[in-house]
Amino acid sequence: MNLKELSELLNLSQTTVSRALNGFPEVSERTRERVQKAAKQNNYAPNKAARGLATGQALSIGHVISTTNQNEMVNPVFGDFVAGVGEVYSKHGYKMLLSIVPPGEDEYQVYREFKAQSTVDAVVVQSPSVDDGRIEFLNKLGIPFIVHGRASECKVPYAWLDVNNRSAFVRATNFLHDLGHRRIALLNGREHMDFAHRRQQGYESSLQSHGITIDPSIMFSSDMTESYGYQRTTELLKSDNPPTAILTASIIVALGARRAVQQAGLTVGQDISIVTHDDRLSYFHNTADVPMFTATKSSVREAGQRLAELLIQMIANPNMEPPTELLEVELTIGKSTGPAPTN
Amino acid sequence: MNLKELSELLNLSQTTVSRALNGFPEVSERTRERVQKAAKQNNYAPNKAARGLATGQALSIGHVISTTNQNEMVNPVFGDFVAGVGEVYSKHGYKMLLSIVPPGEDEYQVYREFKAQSTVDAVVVQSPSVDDGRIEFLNKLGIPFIVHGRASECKVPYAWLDVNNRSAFVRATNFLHDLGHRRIALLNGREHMDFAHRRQQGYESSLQSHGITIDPSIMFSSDMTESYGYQRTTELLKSDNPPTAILTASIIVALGARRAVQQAGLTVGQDISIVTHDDRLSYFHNTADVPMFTATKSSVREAGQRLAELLIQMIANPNMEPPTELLEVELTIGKSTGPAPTN
DNA sequence: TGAGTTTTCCAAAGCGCTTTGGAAAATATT
DNA sequence: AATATTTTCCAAAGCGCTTTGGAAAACTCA
Repeated sequence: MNLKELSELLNLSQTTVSRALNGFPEVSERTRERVQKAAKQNNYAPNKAARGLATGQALSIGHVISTTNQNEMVNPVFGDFVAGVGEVYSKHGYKMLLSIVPPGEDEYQVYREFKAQSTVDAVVVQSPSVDDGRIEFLNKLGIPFIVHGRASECKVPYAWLDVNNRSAFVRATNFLHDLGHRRIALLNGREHMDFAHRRQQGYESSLQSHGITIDPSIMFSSDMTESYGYQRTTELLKSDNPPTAILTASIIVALGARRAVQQAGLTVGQDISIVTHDDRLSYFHNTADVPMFTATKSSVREAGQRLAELLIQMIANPNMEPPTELLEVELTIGKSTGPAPTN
Repeated sequence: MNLKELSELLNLSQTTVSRALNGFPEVSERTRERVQKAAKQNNYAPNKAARGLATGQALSIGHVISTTNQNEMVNPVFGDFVAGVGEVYSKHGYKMLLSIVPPGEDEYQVYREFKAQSTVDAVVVQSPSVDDGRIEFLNKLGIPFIVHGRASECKVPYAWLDVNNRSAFVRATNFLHDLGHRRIALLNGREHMDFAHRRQQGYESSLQSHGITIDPSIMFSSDMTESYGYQRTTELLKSDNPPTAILTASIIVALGARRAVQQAGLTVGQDISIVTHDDRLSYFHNTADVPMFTATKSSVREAGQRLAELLIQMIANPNMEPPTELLEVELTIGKSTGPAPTN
């Protein structure tokens, strides 16, 4: 069923039917209802390509995921983020267009194609690095975009939504300091990732404000896997001057750290405290009455929802200033922390 | 830059330019090269909506994710599966269209819209349940589709690609039996999920063939979270007749089980053996020289690649029989299993 | 050289929608 | 009752591409 057929069925012109369905005021309520009813009955919806061609809109938003680094791209946060974003898209009639860039191929070429083909109305930039080149590139290319996170070294204005990673790790480190911990290890994400960079800043700034010397030998950065948490923690525990607390960048790393602690015959929350950042992934609950881990919490899913709303505003209003939004985390006390052991 | 402008630039008709770019034989090599070069230089690519309208193809493939059950939908496997699928799509010029269905909304309505709007050329059905209604629905609707997994109770032919979950769990259970284990617990996924159903069949069939009575009190099914693994295992260990081995449906559950074992002061691979299914998620390596877990392995990413190739064949060849493909798993021995304790 | 064949190219229609500019019908105003 | 205004509707153009049906140009063969 297409517009022509529907309008013939109703004995109306295509114009009137189109206007009735798109909410134009020039059509009477009576005919509008008649048209809407018929459209529903016949399962009519305007052909997406035709409508896009006529309006110049793609009604799609692009997400480009580069798989060059096998671990970072398919990160565990991805699913929840996408779920949040996608919910909002669908409420506004947008489709999400996911483009996976196979290893060895050029991510920028995908954006160029988006532009040339008008495949998307806007783009979401995920997992920015400290000096992410995509921001400048997209600005030049002229595709509206919003960044999930920020790029510290990028000085031009651009739209972003980020968690306050710095203050999160300041608070986490302060919290451990208040419990008497003076030797606190950091298991961070990859250091060129902007979020990891800011978390490290927060960690260092807290230590410095308490007069504690920063010790690079207990600071690590890597892909956030379980075995990373396990191995680094095992090494730390065996070292001459082991930490009394560990700060990790994700629940998955924290699980590995906890395993190492337990395997060493120590108790988490007593011998060793662990604080982690928690993205509230749907398959890693950390929400018992007293949660498993003390954590800086921030729902990546809600971040996705909010980000999508900002982006849709940007599309509707192309001349607005690039919006920015900084989400604060919640520090929740769980079972994984306690006073520093005195010995 | 559009086709008209490009053709004027080249002093050719739009037809010739279009044909040159689309590889038609009626155009000389010399003009073809000239056209291709100019297209590249001017970053020309055919407008997606216009091309779609003219050809009747959407050049997109739909993935519909319902978030009604918060945990299942955003499952940890999703990211890797999508990465595999997406790599292949992009090689063939297809885009992946992801539609998230918010809680409370109707997944079928999304498919109806896909059909009415011609948004996609085909659809991928993920996480089928035992009696999944989407298969019949899509068949009636007339959208080409392929299922990742199967629906045991569905008797009509349809295209699918699945892991041999049954034989995987037969082999895993046999393996434990060979090690002397007679009391083997099962921590399965949700039972209405087809993969869980088949795994349970495999588990039961192996036990029966060895004359072991099936004991429902040590068989569980749930969303595959870490805390599920932890809690059920803790309960099992405290019970009157604890198992000597545990079979889990995912690495994440296995991590929880291991935590419970360790917390009970027992050693995995000695006091308690664990075998898990391993989807080879990119952020959960289980691939040391001697892997952490004994596991039935099957890369969900490769499954995605293969599935995408089958689907693209189906689109190119609408009258072909629905292809089906069953992938066998690899059983790799890790550190988490050993002979049943004798006491 | 002239007819037949192949190569190379083009004008124009059509995909299904939105939207402009304007006409006809209904209602309001004098 | 005659005119002005609003409401309701429509014909047709245009979005950028593919593709049909054919024409012109170049080449082959007798």
